[in-house]
Amino acid sequence: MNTPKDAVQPGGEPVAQARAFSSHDHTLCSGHALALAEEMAQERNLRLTPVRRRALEILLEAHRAIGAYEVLERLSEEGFGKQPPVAYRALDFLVDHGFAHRIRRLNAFVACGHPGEDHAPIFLICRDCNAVAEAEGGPVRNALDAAGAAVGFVVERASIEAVGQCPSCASVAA
Amino acid sequence: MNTPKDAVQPGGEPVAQARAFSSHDHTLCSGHALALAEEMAQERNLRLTPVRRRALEILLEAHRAIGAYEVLERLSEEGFGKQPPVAYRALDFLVDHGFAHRIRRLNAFVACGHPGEDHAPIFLICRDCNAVAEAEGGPVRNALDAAGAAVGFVVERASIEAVGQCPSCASVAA
DNA sequence: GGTATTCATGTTATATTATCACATTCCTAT
DNA sequence: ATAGGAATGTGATAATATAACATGAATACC
Ligand SMILES: [Zn+2]
Ligand SMILES: [Zn+2]
Ligand SMILES: [Zn+2]
Ligand SMILES: [Zn+2]
Repeated sequence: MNTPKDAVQPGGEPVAQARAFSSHDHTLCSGHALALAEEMAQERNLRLTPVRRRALEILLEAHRAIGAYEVLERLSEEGFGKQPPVAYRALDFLVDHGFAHRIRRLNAFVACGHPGEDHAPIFLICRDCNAVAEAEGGPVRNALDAAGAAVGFVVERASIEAVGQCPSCASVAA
Repeated sequence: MNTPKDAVQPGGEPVAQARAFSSHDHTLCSGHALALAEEMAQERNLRLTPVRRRALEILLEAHRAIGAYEVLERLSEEGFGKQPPVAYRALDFLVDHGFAHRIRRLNAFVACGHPGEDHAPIFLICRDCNAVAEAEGGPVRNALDAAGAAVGFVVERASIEAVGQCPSCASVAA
């Protein structure tokens, strides 16, 4: 395993060049990211069990946002359980511990690009190719905290998702 | 109709003091907001038909975020259709034209507090009382646009939703 | 090592949210 | 008046998510 087959998976539908827009940061792709996750789990005493690890791998390999049932299909093909809770539990674990994010607009999940870094992510979703990029959202989050504070609201968690056009689709359209 | 029964509906579950946190701006409550919507529809040549109007009224009266099926139940009780598309179509219309917003985190809908004003709303969701406040999100949206631009992404629409604690629940907890 | 306790996995069943496809009716504009 | 389009209604089904409970594996404690 860990083959840096950075290419695409065969059976995919919309080819979603989901890599971060423009110069894609490959440093955290599949293999490496997984190793990193292992490490993190060790440190934090989390149990990255086979299903959970495999679910993360699936997200990493997909390199785009995919739904729980799609993850489930893959898991069950490989001998894990065939019922929805299998996927939802693994995904919930990954999300709870920062290995993945949930994209509410798409009812889908995506591997985190900066696991363990305590970041404030925002998500940029291309309306044409469906790519999802995780971007640095510190300033956005600060503005959000401020807006909340202005009415006495304490922000604990946030989902910040933008739909628009990614640079590659924009250039094609032009 | 149009009774300004600004009060609450009887059968509600979690009492969600959904009015905007702190000093609630009642100026746009039920009756008035509805009249305003009528006006707007006139100007823009939109067809605010009975189902659509009633769906908006239901959102306004609820004064909190409610799901499509809850809206449907009310609509069907009043002689409108009994099938999901009835509610979803009315709600989609309201959302598309800015009379209401969709809260993705809750799979729910809420009447807009500033219809027709071309605003950039953000939503503050209380984790304790489930209240949803629509707040001014101009600065947040600007930061988001900038973050997108930094990677060549053009933001067209955004959903910005925060979960946290509203001031009234915070004071109770203290 | 043995045992209690917790956590993880799996299953069946069901709940919740959302869309498709098609017939009919209602408006609107020639 | 009449053709075209928009709106409503229906039945059917898709897609997403959770509840409830049984079994099995890891861990903690003695
Ligand atoms: Zn991340
Ligand atoms: Zn694109
Ligand atoms: Zn609004
Ligand atoms: Zn509250």
